[in-house]
Amino acid sequence: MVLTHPSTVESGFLKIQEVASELGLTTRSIRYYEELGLLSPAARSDGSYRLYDASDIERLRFIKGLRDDAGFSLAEISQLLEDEAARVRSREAYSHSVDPLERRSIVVDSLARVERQKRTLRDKISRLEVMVIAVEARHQRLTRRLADLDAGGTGDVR
Amino acid sequence: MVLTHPSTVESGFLKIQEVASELGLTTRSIRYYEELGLLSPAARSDGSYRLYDASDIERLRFIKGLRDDAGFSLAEISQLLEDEAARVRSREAYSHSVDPLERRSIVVDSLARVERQKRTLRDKISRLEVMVIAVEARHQRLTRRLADLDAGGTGDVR
DNA sequence: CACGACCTTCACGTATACGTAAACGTTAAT
DNA sequence: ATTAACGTTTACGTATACGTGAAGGTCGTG
Repeated sequence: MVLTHPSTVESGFLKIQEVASELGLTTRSIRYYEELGLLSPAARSDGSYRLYDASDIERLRFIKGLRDDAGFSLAEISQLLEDEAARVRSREAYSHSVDPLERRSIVVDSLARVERQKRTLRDKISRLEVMVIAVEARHQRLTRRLADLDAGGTGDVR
Repeated sequence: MVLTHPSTVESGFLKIQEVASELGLTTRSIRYYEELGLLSPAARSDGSYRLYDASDIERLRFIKGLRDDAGFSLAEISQLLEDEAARVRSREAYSHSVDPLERRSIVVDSLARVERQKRTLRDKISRLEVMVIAVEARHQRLTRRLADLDAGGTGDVR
């Protein structure tokens, strides 16, 4: 049966609670991120409901990852994503541009942003690996101490 | 513990501001971490100045790493380090214990904590690597788009 | 023993990242 | 057409992680 009125599933848009459930966020957080300029919904309904498309969801998933997994502050995330206005301009400019040179420069800009994101994440990984090494050193000291005790020693190693 | 006239350098202890400068923290933060039970200074002077030893500084460095590099909240850090009272008890118990079996069980406990720290850090690294992969996918899409444009295409790839 | 530079413990102030409620409008199904 | 479930803006409340005095004690050098 065909629905007479476009439902969110057929329109390709999701409402804020649907997005929130999907991503494990609250509607408040999503609105707050918008307030900070981290994203803006692809569209609004006639009654001005926020409507999110796939790219919005991808972006929100990335934001959540930066927050939860990487532990970045929203200010840092804002820096990483660059200002949303520029993104919207790029998106619009690209889709409306037919000039290959113009399209090229937009793509090059996006590439620069993505490379910066990669560097930032890799940098964070490096620092975490340094911490792992420090913890491993502590682990080794304790292991040696244990071995000494089990060999009848006093455990006063190093 | 009464020190006649402890010069920080000769006593092997550092006062709070010296520790703060060394680690790039504020005295307020250090006192706050103590308030939360993340650490307690090895000693106090006669006039009740906080006095920190090498292990305190190592611990603070680790805390700072977990906060800045790993982006953990102080609550998570507290979990990772387990409660300070237990640490103090262990430290005291170990140094005063002569019973090898007792010393062994203390070392085994410490090992368990350190292994948990390693797992937590490795887990965080894994999640970050997943994010890097996602960013790399985006990077590749943009690169292909750029190649298409440079080959005279429209850049409407995929 | 004086004095400046440090320390102590309250205690209130602040930025971030939301939670929560009020007052009201929208959507979709009955 | 009604109504429950959801959305909107606005605004105040709250936990975390400190900053910033105030009021006073301590340290160590002259």
